[in-house]
Amino acid sequence: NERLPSVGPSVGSMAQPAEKVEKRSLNSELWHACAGPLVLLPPVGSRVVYFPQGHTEQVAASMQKEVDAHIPNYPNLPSRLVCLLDNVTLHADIETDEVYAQMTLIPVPPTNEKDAHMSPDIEMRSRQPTEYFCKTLTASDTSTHGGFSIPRRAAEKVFPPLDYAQIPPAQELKARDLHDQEWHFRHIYRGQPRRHLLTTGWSVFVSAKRLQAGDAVLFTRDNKGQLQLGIRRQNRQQRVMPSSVLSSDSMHIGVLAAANYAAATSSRFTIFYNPRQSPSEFVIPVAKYQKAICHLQVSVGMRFRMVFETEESSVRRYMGTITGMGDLDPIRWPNSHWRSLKVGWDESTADEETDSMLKKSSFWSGENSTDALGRLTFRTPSLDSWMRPKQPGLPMQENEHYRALEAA
Amino acid sequence: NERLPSVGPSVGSMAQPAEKVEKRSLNSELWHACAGPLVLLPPVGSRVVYFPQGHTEQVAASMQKEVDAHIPNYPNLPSRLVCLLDNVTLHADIETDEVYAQMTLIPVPPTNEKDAHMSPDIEMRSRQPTEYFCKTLTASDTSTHGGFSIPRRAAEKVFPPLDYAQIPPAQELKARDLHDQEWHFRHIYRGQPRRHLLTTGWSVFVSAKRLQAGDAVLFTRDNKGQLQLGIRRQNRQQRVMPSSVLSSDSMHIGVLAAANYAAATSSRFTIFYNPRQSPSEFVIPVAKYQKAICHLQVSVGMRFRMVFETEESSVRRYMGTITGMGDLDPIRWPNSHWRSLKVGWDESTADEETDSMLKKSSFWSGENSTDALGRLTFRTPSLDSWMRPKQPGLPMQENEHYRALEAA
DNA sequence: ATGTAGGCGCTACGCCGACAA
DNA sequence: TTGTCGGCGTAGCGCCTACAT
Repeated sequence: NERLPSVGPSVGSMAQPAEKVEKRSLNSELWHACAGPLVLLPPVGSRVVYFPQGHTEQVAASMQKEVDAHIPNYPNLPSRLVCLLDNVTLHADIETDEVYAQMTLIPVPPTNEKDAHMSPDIEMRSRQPTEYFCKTLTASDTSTHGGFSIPRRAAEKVFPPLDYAQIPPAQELKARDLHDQEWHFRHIYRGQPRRHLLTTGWSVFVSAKRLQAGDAVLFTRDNKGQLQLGIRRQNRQQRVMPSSVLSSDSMHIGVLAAANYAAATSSRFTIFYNPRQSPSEFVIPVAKYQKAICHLQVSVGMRFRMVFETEESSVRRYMGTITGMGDLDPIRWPNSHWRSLKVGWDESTADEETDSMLKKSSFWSGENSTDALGRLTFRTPSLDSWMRPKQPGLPMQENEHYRALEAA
Repeated sequence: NERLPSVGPSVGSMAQPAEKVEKRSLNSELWHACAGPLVLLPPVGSRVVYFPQGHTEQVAASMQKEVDAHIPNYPNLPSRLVCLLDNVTLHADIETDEVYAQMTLIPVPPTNEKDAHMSPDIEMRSRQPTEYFCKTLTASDTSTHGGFSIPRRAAEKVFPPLDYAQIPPAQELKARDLHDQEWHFRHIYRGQPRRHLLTTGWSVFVSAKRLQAGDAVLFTRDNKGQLQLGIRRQNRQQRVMPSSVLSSDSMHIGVLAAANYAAATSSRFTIFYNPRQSPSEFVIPVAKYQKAICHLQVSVGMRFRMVFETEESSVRRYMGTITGMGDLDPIRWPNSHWRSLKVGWDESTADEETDSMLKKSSFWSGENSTDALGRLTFRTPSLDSWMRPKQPGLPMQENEHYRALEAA
C-alpha cells in the first residue's frame, strides 16, 4: 500500500481559474477501481522503461487518427528510455470522469549492471478495493421510467445493512465520486420478489454523468465505511479529442521531441497515461522489462498466457502459442521490443469464450475489429483473432509478456 | 466571394469512425457569422506570415497554462515564417460548436523583392451575412419557464413574414446549425403588447446546446431563403482543454518542432486557429505585414486606432497613442514584431464607453483583467487599461496595426 | 434473481397575459 | 420595445407492483 503512487499535490503550477482543472491527485483506491484490475502503476521513485512508440499509439487513439509518415525522425531517440519515475498523480476528466495518470519522468543513463539491486518482484498489483461492486447499466437503469436495480450480493456486500424490521426497509445513501462531489440516493428493499433499488437521486446522477445503457457504475466502501462511486463508460463513448488545438502531426512530433529533449538534457518531462483509452501501457517497471527480456528466452512455439478483463472486473487468462517475433515498425522503430510477438490463441480457451467475451469485455472495441492489419492490441483483440485462432498468428505487444508471459 | 476559403473536402485522411469528427469545411457564411466580424481569413493560395510565438499563445490559452521556460530552443526557427496558405477548412467543435479553422501552410523562402506583384489591398473582410441578427440570451430566454423573445427588428429582418391576418400570427421555422442539424421552432406573435416569440422547440435547443444566460444566438438567412442558426458562448464558458492527452510542455514543443521541421524541409504543416479563444491572430497576409512594417514608419507618439467588437457584432474604433515599442519576449523571441507596441488609450474615447464595453463586448474576458503584467491582448484589453487610460501604456500585439493602424 | 412494462400521482415544464422598465 | 412574473394545463418523470425470464 505504501508503494502506491503518491497522493500529494501535483507538480505543475496550474493557471489561475483552476476549478475546472483537477489539481491534486485523486483517491487512489477509487481511481484504481475505475481503471480496472489490469491497470498497474509503477511506484514513485522506481526506474521504468518508457516506449515513445507506445506513447504515440495512445495519442493516435485519442485523436482517432493514425500517425502519418511525414513526421521527422529523431535518430538519437531510442525506442525505449530508462527513466526515473519522479512523480505520479491520478486524475479524472472533469466532463467525462475518464481516469488518467500524469507521470513525470527523468531519463537516466542505462546502467549496464543488468539487474543490480532491484527488488525482483515489486508488488505492482494495484489493490482493488475489497468492498466493491460494478454493474453495467441496463436500459431500465438508465431510462427515465424508474431507478437502479442493485444486484443482491452487491448491495449486501458494500452498502450499510438495512433494518429489515422497517416496512419497507430503506435508508439514505451518500457516496462521493472522483471529484469528491457527494451524491444522495434512496436505497430501498421492496418489490415482489424483493430486491434492492436506488430510487430518489438516481436519475439526477444518470443525467449529470450522461450515462447510457452499457456504461458501468461501481460502488466501493473505504476503510472508514464511506461510500464512493465511479463510472466506466462503454468504449464507443470514449471521448474523442477535439482536434481544434493541435494537429495530429504536431502532437506526435511533440511527444517525440519532448522525449528527445529530455533524454538529451536528462531533464524532466511529463506524460499522460489513459488506461481505458490507450491500447497499451508504455511505461513499465525496469524490473519487469529485464525479467522478460533477459531472464526468459522467448522463442516461437513457446506457450503464452495473457490476462483479460471481464465485465465484473475480474481477470481471466487465455492461452496461446507464440507464432512469430519481429518489429512492428522496422523502419521507424527498428529493434524495438514493442509489440514484437505474434500469438495464436488456443481453440479450446478462445472458442468457447468468444461469445461471452464479445459481450462482456468492457474493453472490447468495435473499431479494432476493422483493423485491416488484423493486429492484436493490448486487451482488445481483433475479432478475427478470436474467431479464427488457428490462423497464422497475431502480433502482440511486447510489454504484455512482462505481465502474463509464463511458460506452460 | 471567390477569394473566400475553399469549401471543399478537407486534406487529412481521417480515421474510420468519422462521425464525431467534422470532415468537410462548413458553411462559410454561417461560420463567419459565428466567428464575428473581426475574424478575417487570408485567401487560399496567398502568401501569409506565421508567428510561432502567437501560435504558442493560443495553445497556452487553450490549456489555461502559461508556457514554461524549460522547453527547448529552436535557433533556426525565426520569429515569423513566410508561408504559402495551401488550404483552409472551416470547422466547429462537435460538443461546444466553437468555431475553428484548419490551415495547412507550406514555408517558402522569403523573396527579397519586397512587395513584388502583390495585390495592394486584398479583399479580406469576411462578408458577414446581411440578413442576420444576434442576441445575447437573457435569464428569461434560458429559463425553463418560457421561450425566446425575439427583438422586433431582428424578426422582421431575417424571419419569413408572418400572416398577420391569423389570430395569433404564427408559423413553423426550420433552421440548420453548423453541423447541418435541423431545429424546429414555433414562431408566434402575441402578448400585450405584441411581440415575436419562439416557443415550442426552443427549450430543446437550449438544453441540447447547453446555453446559459449570456451566451448569444444568431440567425441568418442565406440567398436561398433558408434559415441557419449558430451560437457564440460567453468567454467564461470557453472550453478548457482536457490536459489528459499531452502535457502543456509537449504541446508547445510540438508547435515549435512542427514549424521548425516544415521550415527546414519546405514541407506542409497544419495548424488550428480558434478565433474566439485565441488572444490574437498569428497567420496574416504578407501584404498586410509588409504594408505595416515597410510602408509605415511606426514611432512613439503616433496616433493609433483599433477595432473592437460590440455585442451586436458591429465594429467600433478606439483611439490612442503609441507610448512604447519593444520585444514582448526578448530572450526567446528577439527582434520579433509580435505584440511590440504599447498604446495608451484616449480618455475621451475610452472613458465614456468603458461601462458599455464592460457589459457589451462579448470578447471581454474576466481572466484578462487579472493579468499581472497588465498587458493588452488583442480585442481583450485588460480592465486596468480601460479604467486608467492615462497610465504609462500597454503593449499591444504587433499584427494589430495591420488592421487598424492609421495615423490620425 | 433481475429486466421490463403497466398503473398512477405529482412535479415542473412550458404557453399565456399582465405588468413594468 | 422587451425582461420578468403569476396564472394555469398537461406531458412526462419517477415510485409502485406484476409479470417474465
